[in-house]
Amino acid sequence: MKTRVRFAPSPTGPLHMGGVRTALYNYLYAKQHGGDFILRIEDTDSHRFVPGAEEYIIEALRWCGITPDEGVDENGKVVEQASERHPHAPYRQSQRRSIYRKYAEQLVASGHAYYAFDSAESLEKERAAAESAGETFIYSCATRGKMRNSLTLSKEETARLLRETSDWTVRFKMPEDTVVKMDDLIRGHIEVNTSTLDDKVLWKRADELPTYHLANIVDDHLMEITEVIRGEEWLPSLPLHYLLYEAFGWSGTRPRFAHLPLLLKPVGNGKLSKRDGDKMGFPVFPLNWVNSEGETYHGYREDGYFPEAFVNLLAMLGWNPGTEQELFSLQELVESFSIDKVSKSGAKFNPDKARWFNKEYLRMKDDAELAALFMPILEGKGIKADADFVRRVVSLIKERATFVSDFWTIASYLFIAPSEFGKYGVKPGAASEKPADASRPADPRAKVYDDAATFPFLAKDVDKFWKSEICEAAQDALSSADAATLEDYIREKGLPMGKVMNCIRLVLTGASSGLGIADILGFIGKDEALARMEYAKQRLG
RNA sequence: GGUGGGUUCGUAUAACGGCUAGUACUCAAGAUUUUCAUUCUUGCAAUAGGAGUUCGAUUCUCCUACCCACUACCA
Repeated sequence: MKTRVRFAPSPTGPLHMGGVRTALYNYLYAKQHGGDFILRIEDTDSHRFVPGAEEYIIEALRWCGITPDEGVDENGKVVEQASERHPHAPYRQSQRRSIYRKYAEQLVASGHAYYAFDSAESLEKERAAAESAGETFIYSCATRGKMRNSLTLSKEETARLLRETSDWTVRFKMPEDTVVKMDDLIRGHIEVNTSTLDDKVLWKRADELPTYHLANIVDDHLMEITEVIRGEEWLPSLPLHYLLYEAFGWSGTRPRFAHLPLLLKPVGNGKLSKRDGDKMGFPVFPLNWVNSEGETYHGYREDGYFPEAFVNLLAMLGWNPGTEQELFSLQELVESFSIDKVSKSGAKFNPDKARWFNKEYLRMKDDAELAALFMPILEGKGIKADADFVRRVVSLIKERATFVSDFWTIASYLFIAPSEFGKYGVKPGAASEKPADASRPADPRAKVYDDAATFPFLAKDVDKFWKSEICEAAQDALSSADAATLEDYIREKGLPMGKVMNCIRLVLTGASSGLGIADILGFIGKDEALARMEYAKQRLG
């Protein structure tokens, strides 16, 4: 039998990174078994529908390279019409309405379910009453006998209510005191007694839509799903799902289940939530998302992560190959993944490690590819640079960066001269906090250099490097030697190498740290270096 | 409260019931370098607690503690 797995998100908001991981594991499992990965949209809750969420989900999967075999067409749209490739269309549950009702009725007919006519208010009242008695109300074999349903009402009354009212539901008739024996691919054997379970609503007359439980089982059956790989939050409903398969007579083709551990927040306890990310400086979403209030939530894509790095770090959160390999391409993941090596306990997300992954991917990238990503950033700064020049720059600086967006911070001085020298700079990563200094004289070259990111380094102490005798020696060295001969020249002259070099670096970069002087000279050339020296003398005296 | 799941360095994790509990990230120190970064070396740091089974338990069983999930006409 062909392996068929599905990812079935609900379009109630942006896909969270935990959801992407669930999709990824499904994808890896499918591809490893030569099977299909299906996307199904579970929009059975009309009240929670969020516009744009479905498109977001599809775009996020596309960015990650997790392409559904079924359910989404070439244009990235959810398939609505059946075809050879998408035989089970539509893949949006709201468009499958007509399918579910008959299955709900079938369960009632076979005695596995019943009609319930209790109003929201009466249920609310029961809950409140139970709570004040220190108990929890559950609609179950213990309580269904005193509620308004087809079990307690006469045939005639039931028929009348069915005909004349429109807010009734179909509830599952949970068997009494029965042990459900289940198996999970990750957690092993699990047993639960039904006496603690409630009569879940399966179908709602009000909007003629099933609830998750019914829709999920019916669709997994109809779509011939062989393995259900989903989040741990579903484990408590597994007994119900087993019983539903049994009630429908589908036990023989019931898929196997695997419940994935949760993704937890980096500090403290609890699962990763929407707000954690921006609070702690890392994204929790694959892509940027703007909510209805206009707030933007950060995405990995927009924050500069490569999709390969994102996929890799996600894969390693809750799974490992048992070897010491940590860097995997998507293809390598397909080959190495195994569901029984998925861990049982929740994984705390570690932002440092996430950055490390991106850094590793960045340095594995081809120089030309990175240069192509850097070019638009340079253009945004109004700099027209030669592609080959940029490629050479990138090859030299990529080991110092985590993101492409770091390139400018690291190497701006290769493209434009510094206008400030150290003490007005700021630490890398805090470039936007550069203080303005109104007391300084207007910079004659301001229109060229007026850019906060131009001098992002911190020179701990300009005075340390700016001493008149060293300064003279530096100027002499710059005018007498070139990139290749500078070091020898300084040595021959018997000048203090460190001091002269650091002085030159301050002049050329405005900072106390950075690339090797010879490399910088090689890029900017002797004339520009001397011009910067003149400017430095003018500014620093 | 009830039910279910979980627990190895700060984090992610490794260890047929058997070496001194390994690796990566972070952090610290040192080496290298004209500076910073890289690189290399070294270091810090864990089996939640208690019983039991066993020659031997991180691993199996039970109890306790703690954490998480679920307990909706949400998924």
